[in-house]
Amino acid sequence: MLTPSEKKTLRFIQKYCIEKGYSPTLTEIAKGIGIKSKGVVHRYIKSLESLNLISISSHRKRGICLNLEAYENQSVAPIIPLLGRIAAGQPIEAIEGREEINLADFIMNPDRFALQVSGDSMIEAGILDGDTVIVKHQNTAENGDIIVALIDGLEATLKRLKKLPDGMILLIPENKLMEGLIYEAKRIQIQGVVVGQLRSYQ
Amino acid sequence: MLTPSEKKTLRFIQKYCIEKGYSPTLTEIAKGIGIKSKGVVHRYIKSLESLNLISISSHRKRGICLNLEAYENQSVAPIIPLLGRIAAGQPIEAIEGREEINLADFIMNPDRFALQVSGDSMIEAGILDGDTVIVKHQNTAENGDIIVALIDGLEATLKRLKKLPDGMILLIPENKLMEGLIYEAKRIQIQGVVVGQLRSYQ
DNA sequence: ATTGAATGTTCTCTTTTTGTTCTCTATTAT
DNA sequence: ATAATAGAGAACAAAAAGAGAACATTCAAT
Repeated sequence: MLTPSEKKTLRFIQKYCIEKGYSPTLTEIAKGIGIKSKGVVHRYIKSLESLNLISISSHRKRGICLNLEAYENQSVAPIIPLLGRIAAGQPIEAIEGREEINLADFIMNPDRFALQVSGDSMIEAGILDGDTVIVKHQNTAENGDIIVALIDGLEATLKRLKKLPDGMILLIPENKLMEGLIYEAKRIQIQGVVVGQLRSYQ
Repeated sequence: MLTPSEKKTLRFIQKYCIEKGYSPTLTEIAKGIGIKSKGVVHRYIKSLESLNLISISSHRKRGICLNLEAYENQSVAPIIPLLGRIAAGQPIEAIEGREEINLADFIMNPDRFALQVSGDSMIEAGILDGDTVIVKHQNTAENGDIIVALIDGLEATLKRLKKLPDGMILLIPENKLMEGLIYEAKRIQIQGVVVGQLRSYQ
C-alpha cells in the first residue's frame, strides 16, 4: 500500500508526464510535491518502482516511465460524457450506445496536427475565423475534401478541393463573397485534409 | 522516452516540414531550437532516428522524413501539436507561446458535458447539424451566450440568449429563416452555456 | 566536368544538470 | 523504546547539453 507521500509523488509524475510527454526530474518532483530534498524523492520513486507502478531507467535523466496497465481503474482516458442529442423544440434525446466521446478516438491520431484558422474564407462550411482545424497529414485528397494546400510552395490556404477533368485544380472557398481559383496541378501541393474542427467560446 | 531537447527538436521538424513541404537543415534546426551547434543537432536527430520517430537519408541534404505512424506512444495526453495560423494566401504563421492544444484543458472539466446538435437553427454561428457542443453546466448566463435552455421544463433548445429590459427572455436562433421567440423568464430554465464546439469530418 | 558553397558527419572538449548514495534529524504510531 | 515515515542536505558519478573544429559529401552554378 502506498504512503501518502508516495501517492502524492505518483500523482505528480502522472500529471507531469501527461502534460509534457516526458518525465520530471527528481528536483522537479520535489518542488511539485512541496519538499526540498531530491534524495527523498529518490527514495519514493524507488518505492513506487518496487510496487511496479513506474519503471526507472537507471542513471538516465528523466528516466521514469508510468506503468499504465497498473492503474487502469483511475481512468486516464480523455473522455467526456455525451449526454444526447439536442434539437430545437424537443427534449434532449439520448443517443443509444454512445455515452461518451473519446477525444482520443475523435482527434488524436499520430499524423494529425492543428491549425488555427484566420479569415472568413470557409465560413459557410462552419469554419469561422479563430477556429482550430485538425488536419491529417497526407499528400492526396478526394474531391470535396477541405484541404490545406500549398500554392507554389509558398502560400498556404484552406479550401475545398475540386479536381477538374482537364487536370487542373479548383480551390473553392466556402464564402459567397469569394471566388474559386483554378491552378495547374503542379502548382498545388496538398499538405493535409481537414478531419476535425473545434472552437472555444471562452 | 524523449528528453526535452529531443522533443523540441522533433516539434520543430514537424512544424517545418508541414509549413514548407521539405525538411530543415541542421543549421536551421539549431537556430529553431535556440542553440548554435549543428553537431549537437545531429546528435538529437540520430537519437530521434533510433527511436524511429524520423528517418534520415544519409548525407542527403534536407534528408529527414517524419515517421508519422510512430507517434502513438508519444504521449498519453490528448495533445496535438498546434502548428500555427493559416490564412488564405499567406504562409502559415507561428503562434507565439502556444505549441500544442491540450484537449483535456480545452474540454474536460468536471462540470461539462457534450451534446450532439440536430438541426440548422445555429448554422450562422458556425454550429452545424451533427456538430457536438461542449456545455458547461450552470443555471445563469450572460446576454449573447449560446445556451441550452429548457422551455416549460419540456423542450430543450440551443439558442443565443438575450434578456430584455422588461424581464422577458428572447431566444435567438442564428438562422435567417427562423425567428427569435420571447418567453416569460419563469418558463425558461438555463441548463448550461456552450463553451466549445467540435466537428468530425470522418 | 569542375568548382565552391552549403550541408551532413564525426570528433573532442567543457559546463550544467541530474541521479545516486549517504548521513543526520524529526515526527508519529505501536 | 522501536519502527516506520518524513525530510534536509552533502558528496559524488554520470548523463545531457552545448560549443566548435575538422572533414566529407552533395548539389547547383559555371
